[in-house]
Amino acid sequence: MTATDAAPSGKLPTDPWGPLRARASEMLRPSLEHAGWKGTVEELARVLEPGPEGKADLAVPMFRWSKTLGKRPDDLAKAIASGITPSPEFPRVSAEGGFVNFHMDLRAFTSTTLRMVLEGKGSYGAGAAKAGSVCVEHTSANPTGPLHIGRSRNTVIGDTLVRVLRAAGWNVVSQFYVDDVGRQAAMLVWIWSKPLSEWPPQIREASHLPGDERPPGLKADHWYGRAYPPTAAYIKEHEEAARSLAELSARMESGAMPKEEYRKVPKEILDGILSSLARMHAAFDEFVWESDFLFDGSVERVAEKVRASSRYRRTDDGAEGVDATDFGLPKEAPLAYFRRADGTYLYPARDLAYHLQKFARFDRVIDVLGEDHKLHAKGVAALLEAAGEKRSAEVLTYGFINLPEGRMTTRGGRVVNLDDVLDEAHERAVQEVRKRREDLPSEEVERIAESVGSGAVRFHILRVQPEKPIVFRWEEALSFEGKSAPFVQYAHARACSILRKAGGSETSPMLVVPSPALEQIPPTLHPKEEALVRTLSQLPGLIARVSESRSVHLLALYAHEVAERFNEFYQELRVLNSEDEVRPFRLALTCAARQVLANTLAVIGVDALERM
RNA sequence: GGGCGCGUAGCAUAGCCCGGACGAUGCGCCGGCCUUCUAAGCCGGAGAACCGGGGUUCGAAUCCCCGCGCGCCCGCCA
Repeated sequence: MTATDAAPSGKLPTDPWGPLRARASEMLRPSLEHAGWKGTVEELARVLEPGPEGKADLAVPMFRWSKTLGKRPDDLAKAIASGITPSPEFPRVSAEGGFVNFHMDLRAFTSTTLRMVLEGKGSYGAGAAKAGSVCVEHTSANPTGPLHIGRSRNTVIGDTLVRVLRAAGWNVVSQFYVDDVGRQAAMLVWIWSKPLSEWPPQIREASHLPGDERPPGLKADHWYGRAYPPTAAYIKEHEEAARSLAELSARMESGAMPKEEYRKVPKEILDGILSSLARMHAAFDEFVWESDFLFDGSVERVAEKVRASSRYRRTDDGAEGVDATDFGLPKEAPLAYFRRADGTYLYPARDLAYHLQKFARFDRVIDVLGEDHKLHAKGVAALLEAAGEKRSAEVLTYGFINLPEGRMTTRGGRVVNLDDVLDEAHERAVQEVRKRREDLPSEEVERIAESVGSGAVRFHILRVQPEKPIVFRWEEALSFEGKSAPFVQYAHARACSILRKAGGSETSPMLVVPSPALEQIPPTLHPKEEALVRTLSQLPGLIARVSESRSVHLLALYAHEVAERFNEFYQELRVLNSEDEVRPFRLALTCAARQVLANTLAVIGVDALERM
């Protein structure tokens, strides 16, 4: 993003389609009422749909009213259409095949759209500020080792959601919930609190640690993470080790151990993970440590609230839970437990305390979770209700990323680490850039390659609807052509190139183009120009829709579509050496396309490059 | 066995929530375009009656039912 992308203050965000939809409803209503229809403006607004290309800009099917109004759909459409007085926005209203078709003034629409984009700049597409606040929790990986590509899907979906909600006008806080209690955390303390020389040889050997000191180039998550699977395996096989781990775990949960001590390794691993995520342009506003809920008494407090609920159940031996069958738990196992018979609290108890804290601060709570956590989420929902919280968390789940050989397993060693993917993507991108740009200094090559590589990875994961599983294949993940981030970035770079030559400087593109007045718009638009304008006009509606439906994958597909429309436009039509009558318009269109590409890329967390 | 999700050209995906006017896109395949704004691109072509079967409807990829296939889950783990 460049400095000029900042929005001028005081300008209200806008959607070119807003006024048009409103106008069409107003025009339609009297004519429909004349035919005997009774209904609301809201109903009309819902029925208005974009028509097929060339046939209508907004269309209204008459089939649904045909019976009640006692006319054949096509006759009804004709009657309605002829009863509508054309307006400046819609100079023509026609009927065909049972649809009433509104035809807008394309030149005026083009002018409006370009002005909104060019004046809105970085805020084109953004929605008006919302009153409420939203907390988005995502990633929340256990800090036991490096992040694998599967978990990074959580980050991509979550971080994009954060971005799109912000664009839509919400006040958003992103949170990473860090697990620093329980068995997994204890295991790290157990092994790393002794010097390597005192480790069981089995673990030492299987960990493949090069020496006693962490090599300077090796990230903490990889260094500490190497010992984790062997340690877990060892503890499974050795009873005395399991016993000492249990003791350690109990000591940690009792509060006897200072948190600096048990958080030391997780913290370092977390930092390693975060530096990987930073390469993907994902960052967090807040970190919430699970152990805090244990020691500040909040788990006890929320447990008391739950006990007062009619859902509360206690088993014969003293374990505690709530009945959650109406939240989707199976009848055979209806209880969502929060405390063991031995009196220690379970993970859901801390998660409940965490969620209550979220609801105390935020109006909306969104959790991004792997599909393996669906049932757990239902249990927490039941606990929340039992604790007296009326609202419920919006849970967004996603399918796993599998390998062609099957599911990823850390213990089986069948994993693909995010860092390895990013490194490989970077490497390949360097080669690609070198191949076509011998003139660039090497540090710029590196910079471009990093943006291209991480963008490609992020886009590849984002473009698939979250519910669908993904099979990770290197060749597909690292493709730089077609439906990919580099394709979009390339279109942006080409736009910048044109704008540099058009009158910007050698180094920066000409981003300020006078807002196109109506008289600058050609009397008839070329189909490629029209298609591009129409696509550019869709961003505000899309951001509003995605922020509601949370279907973030649509943003990636839209980015591709804008790039495609722009590519088709500039390959078919000259911009710089075009005739004087169309040149200002085409420049403005190029400028607007660049802006929309930049804004869309920003929402999906991919760098908009000025050259590549 | 039960619950939730998914099933669209050789492969990978969008469209399904809110049924509508010709099923879209990418990879791959075939054929073109670098002496004019970077070929990570563009243009043209072949390729699917949308898992199967019923139903609702003027109209179904989209809604309902029954199958089949795949994924995830069904712990006093997290």
